[in-house]
Amino acid sequence: MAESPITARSKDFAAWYQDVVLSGDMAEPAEIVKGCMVIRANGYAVWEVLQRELDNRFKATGHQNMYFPLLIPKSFLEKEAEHVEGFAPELAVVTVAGGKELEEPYVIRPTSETIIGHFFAKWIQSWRDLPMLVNQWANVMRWELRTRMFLRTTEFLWQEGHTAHSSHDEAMEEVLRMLDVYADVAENIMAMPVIKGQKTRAEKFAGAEKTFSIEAMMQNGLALQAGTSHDLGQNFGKAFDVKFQSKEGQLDHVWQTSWGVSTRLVGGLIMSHSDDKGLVLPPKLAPTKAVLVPIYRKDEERAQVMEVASKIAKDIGAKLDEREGQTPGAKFYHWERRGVPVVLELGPRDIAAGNIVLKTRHTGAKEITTQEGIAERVPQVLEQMQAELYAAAKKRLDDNTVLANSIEQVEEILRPVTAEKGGGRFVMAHMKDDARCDARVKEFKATIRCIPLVDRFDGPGKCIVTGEQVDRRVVIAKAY
RNA sequence: CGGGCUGUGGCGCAGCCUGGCUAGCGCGCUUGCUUGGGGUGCAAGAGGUCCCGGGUUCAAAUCCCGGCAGCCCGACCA
Repeated sequence: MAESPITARSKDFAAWYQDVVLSGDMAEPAEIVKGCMVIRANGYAVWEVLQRELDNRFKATGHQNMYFPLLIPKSFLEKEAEHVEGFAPELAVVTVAGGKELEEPYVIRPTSETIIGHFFAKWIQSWRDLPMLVNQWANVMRWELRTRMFLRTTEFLWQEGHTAHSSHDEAMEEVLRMLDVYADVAENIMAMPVIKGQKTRAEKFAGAEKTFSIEAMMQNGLALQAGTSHDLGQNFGKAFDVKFQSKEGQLDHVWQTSWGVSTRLVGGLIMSHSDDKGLVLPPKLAPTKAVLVPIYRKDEERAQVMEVASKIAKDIGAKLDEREGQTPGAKFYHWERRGVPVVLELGPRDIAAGNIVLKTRHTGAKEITTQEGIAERVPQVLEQMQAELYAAAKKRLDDNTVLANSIEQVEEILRPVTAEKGGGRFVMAHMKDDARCDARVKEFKATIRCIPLVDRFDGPGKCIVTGEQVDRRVVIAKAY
């Protein structure tokens, strides 16, 4: 074995995840900085593709990128009561700078609602200034007690959208529009099916009126909150005195939203598609979609093979693996672990026959195609792979979504579930958005993931905890 | 932040309990030849603050104390 073997998913899911991240050249622990990671070349390249897909959609919906400071005066966070209460335990605070104790400490941003609120107040006077549609690509820091690469690290990369509107209706449209953007990227780019829903009051963002999320299911059946979109109401508008004068001449506080996705998406991607051989990347997200491995023995074969190989690689935009001193077999393993969707093999036999061998990552299937046909064939295979990965993930989600009609039943299903052993399910049950319900499922370490926006089941029913009438089933699961 | 496990060339480990000569092994790495359609073989080499800091001892990878980091569990969370 050239590199460390990958633990089987069935043996230990958590160890498998760690192995895939490491052997896929995605990231490694920063080791000298607690809870932080180094995002390595392959992992960062995937993040860059995600950024591009998201950023294009943000621009298309009228947002502009800006950048705000990393450091936020501590008093800013204290202006919104719920917000400070929610974030206080996980703040990193700068108290000394330039060799001197600061008069007012700074916090390293855990999110930027407050500092952006401050500037919105400065920039917004009239209804003509609205809506204000801003996005920021940034790093943030939350002092987490337990970290996992990509899924939860002390420092992480994300985007945070912040908007201000002249009415609550308009703000709500924005909240749901951006939730749709996230779902679109998750499903159509990442091939990761998600459930759109609203968080319970107990689970919502600190300082928001309402929080919406997309929830995905990992291969071990655990839920992953993959994106959030918040209706901030006028909470921050009031805290930072962001006021505008309406057409009618009335002075009112703005209605704000914020929404974000992070490098956590990369973790979700890994846990959605990868297998015991390593990383599997959906074609639309793969930084390298195809690699061509040339095969030869003697020098004259090499010359012949390389000539055709470099031409084909160039034609179809594949990376040519021309490393010397490594056998083709070693190269196959190398690219397999890194999740490259398609690997092409070209050797003397193919040269003689005018053929080329194509292998797809997710099935491991090999097919022989003509060299003339390969430029046409590769995109077909990639498209099919994208669809099959989504279908497999969707089937897993559907197969592991179950109904329950009593809290005991929910508990029976979810209590034994663990991250490393798996067996997770999305349990659909009628439950009220009430702190008693959140507390009850927490007894067996589960959470109400969301109240789905679309009811795919049987409509209203009685809450299995409080007995009160509710209009649909909620998603209950163990989560990352 | 509490509990458990772990930290030894790049990676995986042995040695630690029961302190003692030059710290081993497999893989990888370098050079050469060979091989090449799923991790080719042979030969010769390079590479180590034994996580860090104290302590005990004639002597510490090994024993003791403290710290740092990682993994798992718990509480908290994108």
